Amino acid sequence: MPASATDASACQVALPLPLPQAFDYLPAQGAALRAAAIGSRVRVPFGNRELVGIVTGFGPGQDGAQLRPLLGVLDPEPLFHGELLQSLRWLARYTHAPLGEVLATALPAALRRGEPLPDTHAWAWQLSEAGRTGWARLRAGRPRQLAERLHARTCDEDTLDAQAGTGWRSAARALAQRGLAERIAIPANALAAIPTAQAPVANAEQRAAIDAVRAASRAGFASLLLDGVTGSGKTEVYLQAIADCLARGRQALVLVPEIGLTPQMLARFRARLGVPVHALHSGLNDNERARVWTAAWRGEARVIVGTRSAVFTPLPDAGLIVVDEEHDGSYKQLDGIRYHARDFALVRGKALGVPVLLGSATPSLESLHNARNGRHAHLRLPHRAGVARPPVVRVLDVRKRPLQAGLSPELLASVRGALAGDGQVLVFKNRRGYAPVLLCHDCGWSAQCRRCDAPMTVHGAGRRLQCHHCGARQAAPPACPDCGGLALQPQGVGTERLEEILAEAFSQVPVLRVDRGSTRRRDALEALLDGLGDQPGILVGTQMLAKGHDLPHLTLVAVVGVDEGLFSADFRAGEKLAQLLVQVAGRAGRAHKPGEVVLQTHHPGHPLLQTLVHGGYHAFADAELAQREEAGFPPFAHLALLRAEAKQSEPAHAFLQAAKTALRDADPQLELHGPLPAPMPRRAGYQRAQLLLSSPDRRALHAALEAAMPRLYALPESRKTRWSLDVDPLDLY
DNA sequence: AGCACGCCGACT
DNA sequence: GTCGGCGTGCTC
Repeated sequence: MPASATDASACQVALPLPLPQAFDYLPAQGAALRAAAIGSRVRVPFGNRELVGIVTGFGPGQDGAQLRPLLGVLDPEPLFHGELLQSLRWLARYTHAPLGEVLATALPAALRRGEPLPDTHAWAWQLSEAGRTGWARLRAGRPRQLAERLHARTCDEDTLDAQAGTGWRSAARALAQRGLAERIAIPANALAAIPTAQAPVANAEQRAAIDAVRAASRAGFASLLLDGVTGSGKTEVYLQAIADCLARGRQALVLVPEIGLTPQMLARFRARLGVPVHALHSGLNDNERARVWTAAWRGEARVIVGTRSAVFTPLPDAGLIVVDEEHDGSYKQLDGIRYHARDFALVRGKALGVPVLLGSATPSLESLHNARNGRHAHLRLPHRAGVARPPVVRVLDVRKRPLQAGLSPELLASVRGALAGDGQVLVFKNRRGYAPVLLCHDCGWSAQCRRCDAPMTVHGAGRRLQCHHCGARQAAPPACPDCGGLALQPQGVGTERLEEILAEAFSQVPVLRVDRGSTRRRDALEALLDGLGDQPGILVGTQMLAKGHDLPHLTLVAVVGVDEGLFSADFRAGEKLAQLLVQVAGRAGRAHKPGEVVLQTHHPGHPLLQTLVHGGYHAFADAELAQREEAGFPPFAHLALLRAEAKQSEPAHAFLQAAKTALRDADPQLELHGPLPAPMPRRAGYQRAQLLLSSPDRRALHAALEAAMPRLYALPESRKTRWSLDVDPLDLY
């Protein structure tokens, strides 16, 4: 019997579950329910619980299956439609992840839970009737200053945060208590921030880059690689391109690495652009995130600056996407849906028909490759803007030199010299803690993590042990657990120990340690650096110091412990080290003082260091690209990594072995390596293994995955192991 | 992923 | 005699 038209029309819903299929429901019935539309959130019964899903289509109901009705339609109009929905469907196909999980990842948590779209009005302060007539009688002080500002114009709270200093809230409360001022809600797009800074005159290179973005905007989609050395003024190019975009009445989305989104940087954007700048970062709570997302969805937010997940911001009036520090590894999500925000930004730019501007002083080899084969326009800013000179780089051979906590006498002399010249010094060491290993000098025992195949890092000047992989902590043993000897010694050097040694050697200046251990809170770094001011002093730190905060008084950057990075097995280790070195070196001599960089190493002749020091980053990139081509690694081949972990290693291996068979059946040509134990086989009590897929042809790789995925979900082994697929893995860990 | 159902050990 | 361990099966 043929089904009637209404029977045939089941509503397909993508649910946030690790299941590949959509689920069908009976469409909403009755006057109380809105009609479901593709892209709307709906509440559905699922087993004996309720879930929030997204309508992805309508079709014939499944044969025989008993459809249950939708419980409710949550949105009067679809949250996802047009370009964003289309791009997210692409992302689900590309990552081979369930669409429901991708759509859930793209929503702020509050909306994922089914909460209604929040109000997006901003709060502003204005003088009351009494305030307008009476403010002039106030005596001098903070409340009067604020009243004067509000007399000139109503101010929104973001602007006050940016321009009125930290104490404005108590001043506002004081005015409100006396009935002189009031807090009012205004629509976000009614705000007009007044630029407080003028655009500097761009130099010829910046001008050319700005013009290129402008020309690209007229043409629709274009991808542009802004390849500019540190201090060349990339941000100025972004600002003028964004200003152009705003002038055309369009929205701009700016992605920055987590560490790059500093209050300093936001303040600069706010000072220059004549509209509110909406920040999206990990410091916001669920409601604040949902508000910014919704303001963008409504077209009210015109400039959105955010970290990785901001790439999912809806942009109904898109005009430009900027990805700052495009080489940065934090753009890749490492769990859940493993997307790369830079790559997804390019996909969205193409679908939106707007230019995507990728900026970096050390572009990823992928982007350089794309620039060379013509996929990206290549814009270069090879010179520092203004008067700043590039730093002088010196490779310090420390073979056979006496080392004190890993520091050579020559390096200490350089530090002394820089301090004597009233400069600040950055000592860079990419190793947190006091020492990487606790060793028994009598029997050779070392402290290993109980749940990981890794040594525990020594903290607290030797008193505590911590595993950097699973977070386990314990007190350091007073004696060797193996031989009972008392000769336990911290081996190697971390930032804590460097801080200790340097504080001892240079007791006349402040020594500040900056790493994830010392600056847990968001503003802690700000406060620390503000405290230092322009006084001579020493900063000891990890990657955290390689970018982000401006350090205008640095005259010496001393890099200690490059050697660990020179011989890593990972194919991307060289690229990461080169980028890190160039980024750290770029911090020296930003203002008027010339900068010096000292690289202390036992391998002064290593090709990476030689190429980098004598030829610069591009010479390194040329050599590295040639090697990647030779070895068949990205960007000349495409990778996917299937990972599996379980309490015992057998189920993980069995799953990967079965997966290998499925993939082999799908494409006998596909290169498959494994299953092999992961480089660190045991982590947090789980045995980990992986299967690497590689192909010179991206299409072939994806076709094989597409064909094999349903089989992977269906494998009985898949239930006994936690598994995930990482397309374009950044490292093979 | 959750959640129920279902069949085997140490506890009120 | 029960509470609870996690194996396995299902969810429109």
